[in-house]
Amino acid sequence: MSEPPRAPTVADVARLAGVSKATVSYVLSGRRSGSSRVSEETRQRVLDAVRSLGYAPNQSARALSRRRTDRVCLVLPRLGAPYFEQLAWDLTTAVAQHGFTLVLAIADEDDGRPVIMEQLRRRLTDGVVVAEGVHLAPDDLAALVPLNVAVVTMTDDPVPPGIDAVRSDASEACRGAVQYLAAEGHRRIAFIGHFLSKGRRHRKYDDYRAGLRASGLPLDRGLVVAGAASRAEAYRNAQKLLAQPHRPSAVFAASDIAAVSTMWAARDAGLRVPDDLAVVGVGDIPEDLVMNPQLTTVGPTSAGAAIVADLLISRLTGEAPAEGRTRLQTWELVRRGSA
Amino acid sequence: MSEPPRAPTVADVARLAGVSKATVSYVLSGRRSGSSRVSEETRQRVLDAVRSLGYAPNQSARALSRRRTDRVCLVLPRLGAPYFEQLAWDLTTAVAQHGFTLVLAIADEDDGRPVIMEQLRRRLTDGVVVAEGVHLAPDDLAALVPLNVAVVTMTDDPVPPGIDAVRSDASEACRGAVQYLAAEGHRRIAFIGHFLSKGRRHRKYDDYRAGLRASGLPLDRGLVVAGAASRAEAYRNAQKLLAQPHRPSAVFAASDIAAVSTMWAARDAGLRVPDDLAVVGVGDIPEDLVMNPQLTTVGPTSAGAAIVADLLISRLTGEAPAEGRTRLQTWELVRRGSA
DNA sequence: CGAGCATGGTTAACCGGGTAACCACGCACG
DNA sequence: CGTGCGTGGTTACCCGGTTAACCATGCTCG
Repeated sequence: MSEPPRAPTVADVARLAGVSKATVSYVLSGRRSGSSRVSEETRQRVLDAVRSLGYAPNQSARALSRRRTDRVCLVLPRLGAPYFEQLAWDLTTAVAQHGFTLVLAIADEDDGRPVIMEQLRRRLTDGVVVAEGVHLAPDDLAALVPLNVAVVTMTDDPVPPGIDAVRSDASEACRGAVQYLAAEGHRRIAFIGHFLSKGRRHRKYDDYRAGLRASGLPLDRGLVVAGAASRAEAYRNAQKLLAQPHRPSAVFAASDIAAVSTMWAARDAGLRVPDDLAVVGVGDIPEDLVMNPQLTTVGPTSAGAAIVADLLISRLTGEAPAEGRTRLQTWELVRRGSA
Repeated sequence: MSEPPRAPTVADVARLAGVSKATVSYVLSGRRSGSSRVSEETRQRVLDAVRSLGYAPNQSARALSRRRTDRVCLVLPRLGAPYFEQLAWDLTTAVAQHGFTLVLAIADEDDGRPVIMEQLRRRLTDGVVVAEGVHLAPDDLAALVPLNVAVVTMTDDPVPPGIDAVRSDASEACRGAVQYLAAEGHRRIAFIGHFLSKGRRHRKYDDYRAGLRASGLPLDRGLVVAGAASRAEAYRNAQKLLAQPHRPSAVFAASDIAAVSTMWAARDAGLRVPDDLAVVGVGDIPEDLVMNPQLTTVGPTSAGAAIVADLLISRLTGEAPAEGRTRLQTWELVRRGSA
């Protein structure tokens, strides 16, 4: 007897209000505002019916006929990084103002293609934001263009025309951090980081050298330590670095993990931070905050999300140029206590 | 001339393969396996057509006609807590094995109703998992039952029949942690935490007292410190605690923030952890890992996600009883270095 | 030889909403 | 007095899949 209770549909609303389905749809979508409108009286009848039935439009049906899902996807390489969380949150609120919902997808770090294609080809979302850290072959991006969907990348990979990109000026900020240390009077500034041997740039190391050069300081190989993949490794290497006879007075660490480990090594060696050793990190993980003193670090400003949202929305609403655009997400040195 | 390139549909596939839409659908869904199947030859023709067109079914259309979205939603009070991240990740993989996708929704901490209703009434998802920390009035939960959707709560609120619940035994684990300290020989075990005056239980404090009682230790008001809302406050209060003439030899901290702050206070007071002061926290934030020594803490086991997924899936596939079920998510003491 | 039944495939009616095109009515105007 | 037009609303088809019901063949067997 008792059917599985079906959710009310436009038809139900229409019946109750004594109008046609079309009228209900017009009332709810608020379209047709120019000519031949719906009379105020009918409008109210429809709205009353909607309320009394507790009607809410079925999103799948709407998406099917309107050919848009009102959803966008943020493709991340992983969860757990505070920067991504912040980005996710900022984007969520930014796109929400235009009626879009953000969904998250985690891509295989080495190849983001499957996840992204899945999202777009099955029309799960109207567009994607590809976060930094998701590796994508140039061809894969190019393959997205004909799907005519909105794509904004935050990676450093080159993008084909038709896709917007947001690039970070992390390099400049890192170089600036080294210059800052030099300006503070440090002559012996060490580098501790993670060298990717497989062709991919040792970006941070390049930045470090550029910073030294800009400050007129020589590069001292004895102050460069490679290997900070794990906390333990970073700690060991920092220990070695600090045990040198003529030790550095400052350290530029290529990651916050490395920086924090360096702080512990310093502390355990009886050195005070920042008096005996200044430490600057990169990445802005929240662990920074738990250290004592708190870590001075180079991190992305939160303005990035707004820029991404802006590009994405303008493409979704069709007011975007055919060629891709590139904008900048700024990073900056956040001075806390460690340098 | 050049139309906006439409994605291929079943009709396109059918035309190319020289069969009807229905056949394509049957091939792709793998249904109709019992009697009157599709011949192997036609099957191949269809699959070839699918491949050569790069066809992928439109999810909205599929959801509309099948009346299920194959999506489930995890409703969280906020992002940024590692426990939630882990839960999200575990659930994602768990439901994926049954063909479901997990989407995240952030609910207003005080009232999860709007978000959840939105999800379910608009049929954005087939079911929801309500995480701990999302407050929901009992009536709201009851209102979900007639929508006949899958709902699993992880909150401590009472649930109406028809909804499954997963409860945590955090209290037992906390009590156990105190007993553990006592068993290690500590006689003066302090409590530092956050008292919620507004009626909501001082759960952790109760657990602490229960632990003392079970260990035959007296409650010493001088060892109880309320106020650990911020790091700074926790640090100050820990300082006071440790400056006492007859200071504690162990601390049970009601949160990891409080525990970490206590560790810093100890360190700055010249006390070694765990030799001079043992510290146990609750919550399992990743900051635990950055401390030196690492923090011993009470946290939820990752088995929780499996339990939730199990309940959810069985409800989604309709093999669930009408009354709700309750299962337990276990918490346990993770011994690291601080106690 | 006709009933009975696998086998392999098709037709057509949904699912719930969006929207172009059309219609009916009343009123003003040349 | 037709024609034209603005207003308020309806009809009917489309979006892209799913699926129950039906149909055409060929074969077996009483």
